[in-house]
Amino acid sequence: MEEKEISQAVIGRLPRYLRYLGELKDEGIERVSSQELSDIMQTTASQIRQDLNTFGGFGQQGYGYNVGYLYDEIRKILGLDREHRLIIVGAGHLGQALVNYTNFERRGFLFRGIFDCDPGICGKMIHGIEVRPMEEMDGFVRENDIDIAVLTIPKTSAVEVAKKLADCGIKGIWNFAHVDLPVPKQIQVENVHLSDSLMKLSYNLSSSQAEGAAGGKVDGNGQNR
Amino acid sequence: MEEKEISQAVIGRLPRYLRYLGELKDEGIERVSSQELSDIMQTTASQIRQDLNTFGGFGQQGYGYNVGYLYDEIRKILGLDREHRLIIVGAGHLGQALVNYTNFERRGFLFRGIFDCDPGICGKMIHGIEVRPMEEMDGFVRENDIDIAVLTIPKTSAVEVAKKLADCGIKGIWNFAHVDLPVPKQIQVENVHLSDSLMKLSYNLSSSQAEGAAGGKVDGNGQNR
DNA sequence: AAATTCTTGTCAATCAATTGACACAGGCCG
DNA sequence: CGGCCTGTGTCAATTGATTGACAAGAATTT
Repeated sequence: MEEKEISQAVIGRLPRYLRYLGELKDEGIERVSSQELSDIMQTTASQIRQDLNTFGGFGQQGYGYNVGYLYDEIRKILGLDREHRLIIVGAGHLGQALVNYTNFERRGFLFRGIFDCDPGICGKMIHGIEVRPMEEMDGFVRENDIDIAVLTIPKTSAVEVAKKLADCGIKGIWNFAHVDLPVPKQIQVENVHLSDSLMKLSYNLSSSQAEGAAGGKVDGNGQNR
Repeated sequence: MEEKEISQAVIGRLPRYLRYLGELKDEGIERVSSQELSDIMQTTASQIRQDLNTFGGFGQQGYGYNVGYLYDEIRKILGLDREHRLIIVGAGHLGQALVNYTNFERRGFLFRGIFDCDPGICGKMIHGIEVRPMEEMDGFVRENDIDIAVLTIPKTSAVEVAKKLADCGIKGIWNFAHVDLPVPKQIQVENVHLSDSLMKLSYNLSSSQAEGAAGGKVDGNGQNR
């Protein structure tokens, strides 16, 4: 019954496939070949076929892939066919911004609670959800069957809160605090280290300028992953 | 004069090294070996030495690395020894959250302007900066020597704005919009696709549960990159 | 219905990243 | 000051990811 450990590199590309398939679907396009898709997405057809085949044969020879079907399959693979219940810990600017961003809800990520240690903000309503004091977090997570905690608190308190969350059986943590969280391995942590991201950009700025000055080549179309 | 193209995998680890070195520095620790650092950071000593040697020999045999010196060198490599001038495009919740996050300033990333297409919000002050109408963006970027534009606008307008930014000579874009930006290659784009990140977490939740049910092994310490 | 074209799934080859091993430089102790 | 020990820098081996090639299945055309 041992699944053969799928690489995070592949997983990381699935949301992007989903996005482009969604766009094709919206345009009313019903079928697409790996070649066409790779042209649009600026990648190789081989990689698309290889990636998809990690999970099963979704295509048909001589035809390609059915856009709607493939879209649904990737949704299922990513676990977007079920609802997730989230809490936000840290009702600062970032926490509030995330609660207010409705696209997450549309994908089945439902914010059920917001917690903050500042009594001044507790009781306030954000996007229809009341901010509660930290002391109530434990009980709330247990009683409301919360899957994911979003950590938008300073690094100083993040480790402590993560431990508390681990104890009350959280399954995943979406971590915006600038620390690595030492939690048991059965808890999944996805880090969003914004300053790391900005530093990478800073490096690439410097290095591209140095290279440009030395006569590096430049072409016409941006790409990313 | 051709530098040998440093991999993004290495670049992506530098901010994390910087973070741990900063902590050591704050604790007053002056020297560290790759072995000690790898123990703390949960990686291999070999990788640390390999990564650092990409940029030069910062250590000394029989001694290790001088924490302060290495910290400064990595700062320089990442381009954090100079100031960057930023604008935010999109004064929504996320844009405001980023402006209010003072740690970026501390690192030399200075927000100089905020732009929004909604006349209702223009003129409002956020963290001491006035929100300006989109029409003024071009001129502002040119006159104030702006390096980086932060895109916190909906995907629908992101491509158009990115093109405009490219035309007025922006060097880098920190893109929070959920699209791939087709800009010339000399412009560096760093994407922060939050929903992609959340989907990855969702996948890992499902897969770890499946694996756990099948008797997967679990150990005691979380890790990430 | 046969021929042709298209396009997948998969295997092999290449390319990139990580880990392991070790010679040797330099610190440290007696 | 000499010998021992530590720990880097680097090269080689391994592991992992991406790309290329092609046989075979299915659609489409004639």
